[in-house]
Amino acid sequence: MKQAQDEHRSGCPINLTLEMLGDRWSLIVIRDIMFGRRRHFRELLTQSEEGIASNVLADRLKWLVTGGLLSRRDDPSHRQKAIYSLTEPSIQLVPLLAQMGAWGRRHAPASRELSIRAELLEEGGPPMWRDFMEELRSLHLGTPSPGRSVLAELQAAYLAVVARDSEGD
Amino acid sequence: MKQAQDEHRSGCPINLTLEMLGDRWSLIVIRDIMFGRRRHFRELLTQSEEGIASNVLADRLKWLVTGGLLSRRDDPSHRQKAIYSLTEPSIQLVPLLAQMGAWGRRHAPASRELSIRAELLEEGGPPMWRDFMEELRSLHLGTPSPGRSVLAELQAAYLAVVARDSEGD
DNA sequence: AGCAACCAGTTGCAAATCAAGATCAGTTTG
DNA sequence: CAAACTGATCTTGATTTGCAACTGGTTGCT
Repeated sequence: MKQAQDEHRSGCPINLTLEMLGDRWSLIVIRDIMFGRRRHFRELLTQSEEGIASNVLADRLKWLVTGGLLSRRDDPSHRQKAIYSLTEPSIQLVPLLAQMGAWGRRHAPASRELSIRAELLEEGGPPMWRDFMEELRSLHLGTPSPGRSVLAELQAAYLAVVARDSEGD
Repeated sequence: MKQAQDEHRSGCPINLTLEMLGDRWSLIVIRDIMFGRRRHFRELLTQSEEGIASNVLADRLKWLVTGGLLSRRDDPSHRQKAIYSLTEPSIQLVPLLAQMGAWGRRHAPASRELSIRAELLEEGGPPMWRDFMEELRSLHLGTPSPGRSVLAELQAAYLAVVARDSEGD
């Protein structure tokens, strides 16, 4: 599993972020938990748009839990199930993921359906990011639930685009 | 060298950004060109804080040029030298790198000297990012030079921290 | 002209990491 | 009790990494 988490190439904050998250899968897993509401191993494995392999997923989950970006607890409804939750550090990745989405939408061949969330999040800006983080805290850390559901807004916009596209065919 | 650039795991903008930049070195190279004013192979190789290997550097430069994030031209002063420049897409990574720096500064063991730039860039926010991007366009794309030099501000702040720290010993 | 230093990479190799698919043992459901 | 589900692990082969030596050429100095 990657390198040791207590040895670092340098103390540069950008480098350290890269050492933690700079691979092809870690942020995909966080994205799916954050935006896709996945909480279990199977959900992450089978509902993944990109098709992650089970051993890689197992590695990444361990790595992220060790690094404090996810927490893992038993599911009371099923003795073997585990529930993965975001932590405060990973919730604070919202602005970073928003910027990544914004950049990818502009400079990479992103599909329209999958871009609408990034577009909304970019337009909403920091105020929307704050509301989204508040919502994630309530979902993952158990804080009181806020009035606004950014997740619902994103999902509604996504469904609207899918509906509009299929109606034209 | 990584995978083919025209096959994608999915059309998700976050995924596409990750496919382009999600490895341990690509963004380090861009960071050094952007903030460290390095323009030649040797400068990137020997002045790297993290110690990149020459073959990995050669790979990444090719990869980034192919992907349109860097451009490469001959140095008129030395027949064998090449000059690497940022392009508009990589200049638009400024907000992303600013967010990465901000996150790493908060949630990773970043050193004080190397964090001061991230701190300044975070405080300056989008207006400062815009000025910085304008400066980078002038340095790398040859547009008219703007009045403000964010690079100079960052460097001054860095030197001030280094001076303050060594004076206390 | 001769020579050392510099330049942008390339090559070879061992070790680590990654990806795909089959498999596993315990758990729940019908 | 059997089938399906759960979070993984194992095996195997391909890819990537880090390291060091090396290449073919350029430049500056004497």
